[in-house]
Amino acid sequence: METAPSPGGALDAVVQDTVAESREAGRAPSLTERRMARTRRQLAEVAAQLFLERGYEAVTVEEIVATVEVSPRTFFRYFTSKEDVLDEILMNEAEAVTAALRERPEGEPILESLRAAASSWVSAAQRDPRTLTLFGLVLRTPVLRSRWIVRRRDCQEALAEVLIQRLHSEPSPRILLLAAGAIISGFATIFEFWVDHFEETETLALIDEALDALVGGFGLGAPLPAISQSRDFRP
Amino acid sequence: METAPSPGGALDAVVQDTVAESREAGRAPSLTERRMARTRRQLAEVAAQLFLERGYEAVTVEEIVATVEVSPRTFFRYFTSKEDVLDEILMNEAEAVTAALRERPEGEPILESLRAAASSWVSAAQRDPRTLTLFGLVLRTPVLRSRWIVRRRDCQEALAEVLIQRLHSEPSPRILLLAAGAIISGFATIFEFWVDHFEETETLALIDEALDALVGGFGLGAPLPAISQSRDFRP
DNA sequence: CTGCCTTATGGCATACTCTGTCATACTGCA
DNA sequence: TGCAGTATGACAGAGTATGCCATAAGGCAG
Repeated sequence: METAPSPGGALDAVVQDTVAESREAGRAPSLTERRMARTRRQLAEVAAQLFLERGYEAVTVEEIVATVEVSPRTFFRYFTSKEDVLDEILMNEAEAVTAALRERPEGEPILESLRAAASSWVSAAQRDPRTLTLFGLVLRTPVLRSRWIVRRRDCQEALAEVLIQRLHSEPSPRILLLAAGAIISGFATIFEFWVDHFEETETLALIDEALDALVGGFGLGAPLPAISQSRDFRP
Repeated sequence: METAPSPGGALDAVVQDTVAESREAGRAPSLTERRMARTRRQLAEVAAQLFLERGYEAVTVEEIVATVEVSPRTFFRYFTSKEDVLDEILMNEAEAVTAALRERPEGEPILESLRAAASSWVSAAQRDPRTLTLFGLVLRTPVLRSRWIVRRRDCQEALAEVLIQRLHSEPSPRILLLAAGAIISGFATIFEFWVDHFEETETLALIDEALDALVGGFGLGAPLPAISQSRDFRP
C-alpha cells in the first residue's frame, strides 16, 4: 500500500495490541499477525490523515477503508467505532504523564516528580507537532473532545493509584483521589491552552504555577470556620 | 396523553425554552406554544422513564415518539440528538451549584459561599430521588456519561467567571480557572460517589473535606524548590 | 509437501440515528 | 372569515454499527 510514510510518531503505538498477541505467547509474530498489525496501523494513519485534511465529520468510514483496501466490516472488527480509531493516540498521551511519573525515583518528593514528569512530557510532545495538531482537531470536534475529556477521568484514577502507592496513604486515599482530580484538571486545562498557543516555555511556567497553587491552596481566602484549626495558614 | 404524572422534579424545566419564546415578547403563551412545550416535556419525560426501565441503548427514538404520538422527525426538531433529550436535566443540575453560588451575598468569604451553595444543592437533590436515579443511569451509560463529563468543563468556566467577579481577580484569572477546575473536579468526584452511595451527611462531610484540602493544599509534601519563597506554608 | 483446521475477511442484510425536502394542516392574526 | 406563518408528517437517503454465513488464506501436523 504505502499510502503514507510512517512519521514514527504516536501512531506507531497502534500496532502494539496485535503484536502483543504473539509476544505474550513467546513466539515471533506470524505473517497473519503482522498483516493485521499493518492493517490496523494503516487504518489509524489514514484516518488521522483524512481527519486532519477534511475534518472528522466529513470523512466516512467507507473512504478510510477504500484507501487501505479493506471492507467496512473489517474496519469495525479492528475498531469498535469510528471515534475509536483515534483512541489509542489519546490514550497514549493521557497516560504519558502517569507513565513518566512511575519512572521517577521512589524517594523523590512527589511534587518534584509531578513537575519533572509533566515537563518531560511537554518537551517530548513539543517535538512531535503532528500529535499536537491532531489534538487540536480532537478539541475542536465535539464527539472526539468528549472522548478526550472522559480519558481525563481514567487518568485521574490512574494518577490517584500512583499517589496512593507513593505516599503510603498518608493523606487518605479519598483526598488523594480529589488531589489527582485537581492535578489532572489543571494539566488538562493547561494542555488545552497549549494546543492552541503552542509555546513550550510558557506551558512549563503554567505547570509550575498550577503545582504551586496546588501546594499553597488557591488563595481563595480564609479557611472555612469549622475546619480552620486543622491547618496553619497565614495570609 | 397523561402517560405519567409529572413528579415536579427537574424535568419540569424542559418546558422553559418554549414558553420563554412568548415570555420574552411580553405575551401570554399561545395555544401552539403551550402545545409545543407540552410535547417537549412529554418527550423528555417518556424518554427518561423508558431509559430508567430498560436502559438508554435499549430504547429507540421510535418507541419514545410512539408513546407521545408524534413522528420521529418531530423528535429531532425538538432535540438535536437522542442524548440531547436528557441534556437539560444534566444542565440544570450542573448549573445548580453555580446558580446557588451567585445568590450568596457579595461580601461573604468565597469558600463559605461555595460550601453553602454545595450543601443547599445536595439537600435539594436528596429530596428528589428521581433525579439521582437518573444520574445513576447517566453515569453507567458511556454515551451519557461522557456528555455529563463535558458539562463539567462548561461548569468550570462558569464557576471561574463567578470567582473572577467575586474576587476581583486578586488571584489571576488563570489561577482562578485552575481553581474552578479543581473545585468542579472535586464536586464531580464526590457527586459520582454520592449517586452510588446515597448518604447526605457523608456527602456534606466530603465536601467540607474537599474544600479544606483546597484551602490548605492537598498535603502532598513540601513546595517546589523554585517557588517555595512565594508562599508561607508551615508543615 | 499435503491436507485439515482455524480464523480473518468480505458481502449481505438489517437496525438505528439523523438530515433534507416538500406537502399539508393547523394556528394566529387581521 | 381568509390569509400567512409555521409546526408537523411522510418520504428518501446517508452514515454508523452489528449479526450471520460463506470463503479464502494462513498455520500446523503428518
